[in-house]
Amino acid sequence: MDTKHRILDEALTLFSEKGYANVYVNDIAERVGIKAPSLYKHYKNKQAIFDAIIDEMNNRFMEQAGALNINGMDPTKDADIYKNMNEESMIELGKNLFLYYLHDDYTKRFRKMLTIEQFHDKELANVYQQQYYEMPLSYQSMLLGLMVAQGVLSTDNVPIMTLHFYAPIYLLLTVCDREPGREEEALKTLEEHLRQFDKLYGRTIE
Amino acid sequence: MDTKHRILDEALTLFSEKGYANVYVNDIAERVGIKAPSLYKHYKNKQAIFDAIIDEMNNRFMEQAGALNINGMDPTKDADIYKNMNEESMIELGKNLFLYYLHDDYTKRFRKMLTIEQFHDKELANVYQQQYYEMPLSYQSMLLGLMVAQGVLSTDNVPIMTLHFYAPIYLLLTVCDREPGREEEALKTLEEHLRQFDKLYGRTIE
DNA sequence: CTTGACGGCTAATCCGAATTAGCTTATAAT
DNA sequence: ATTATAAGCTAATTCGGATTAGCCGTCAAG
Repeated sequence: MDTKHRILDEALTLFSEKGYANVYVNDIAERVGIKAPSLYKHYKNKQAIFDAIIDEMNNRFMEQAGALNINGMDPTKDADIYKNMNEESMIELGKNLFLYYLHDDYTKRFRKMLTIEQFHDKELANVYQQQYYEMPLSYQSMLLGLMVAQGVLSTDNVPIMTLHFYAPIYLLLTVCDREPGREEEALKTLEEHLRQFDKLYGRTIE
Repeated sequence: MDTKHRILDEALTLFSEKGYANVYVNDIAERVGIKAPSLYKHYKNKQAIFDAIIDEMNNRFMEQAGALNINGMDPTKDADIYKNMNEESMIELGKNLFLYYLHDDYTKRFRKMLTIEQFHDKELANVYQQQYYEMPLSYQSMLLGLMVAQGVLSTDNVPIMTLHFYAPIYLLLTVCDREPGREEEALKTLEEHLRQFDKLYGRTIE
């Protein structure tokens, strides 16, 4: 990885731990293994580093049209998978979603950074909103919608069902971001949530 | 309100908007209507102002043993209210909870500040966890548990039911904190959530 | 070969923001 | 009346951290 990119990487790590204002260009340089003034050969100033991180993230986001597409397949193909689904595979889906969000290094650091910086300006608030509200809900709505169409789930209000699916996942995610030690506990809760979700919305029980 | 307390008040406002590091003692002083050096007659330094806010908050928290007790009554008395409950009064409960969290000025500012500062140290992470995870879930578990006992709701897993009740409320709250303009939309979603929740867990439908 | 751009370094510089010094006024207690 | 204390002010002071200046080696293109 070239220096220019390593700067972004280390900066993101630091920003996600302490927030932009509490990270010194010195810290970043040190981690990269160069001296602070050398940073300026690559970026105009500290703010430019931050901006570049946001840009990079926007690019990734464009490319895969949503980090939620875990399988790296396009949504219409995913559909096949959900045709013959049962409780267990549904639980797997939720868990994988959660674990992806939780462990994917880039995603995790970016989310934490955004959590800290979201109130700084409208644009950042918007990015957060897109990443952790609009996108997940709309993508999952599509998937769960397919499952409704397949008769695996049943509801007359897919968006709200999706909210019921996603909101607990999101909440548990924030818990783990704050206290990584609670991951196991969260995973247990997550599983109970998914099982209950299936009981509530699943057709198989009736 | 005396100066000493006004400092905390204005500081909290600023911290909740920009985060501790981006607020200058000057800003605080200006809002209070004094000069920066005068702040030091009341607090040892900037950090002491922050700490005092956390302390004050911990006190409030002790006093009312949980901000969730909206009615200002003790929980056992609240129980009476939930004895004869129907869908509508349940929706009111959820809405009031949401609106209290959203509009109570102190609560709101404190929550936003904590959102920004939660990764700064373990203690803050802990305060956040207590305020927006443990406390709400345990208090609401108790209330919803009562409703189960009363036959208004039905489940074999009260904690998870509570998660299903609370997580969407929390998610919508974060949305509104980020973009206050979406409050109306969030309120609509909230209502749908609660209606659906009642359908899923309510006994009246069966 | 030589030149220019790239990326690194050290040594300033600059600047803004926290804090301290020291003076003043008001008020409350002796 | 006197004095101590509280609470404010202006004018430094300090200090840390971002940024700039200016130098040097490397290496690829001509």
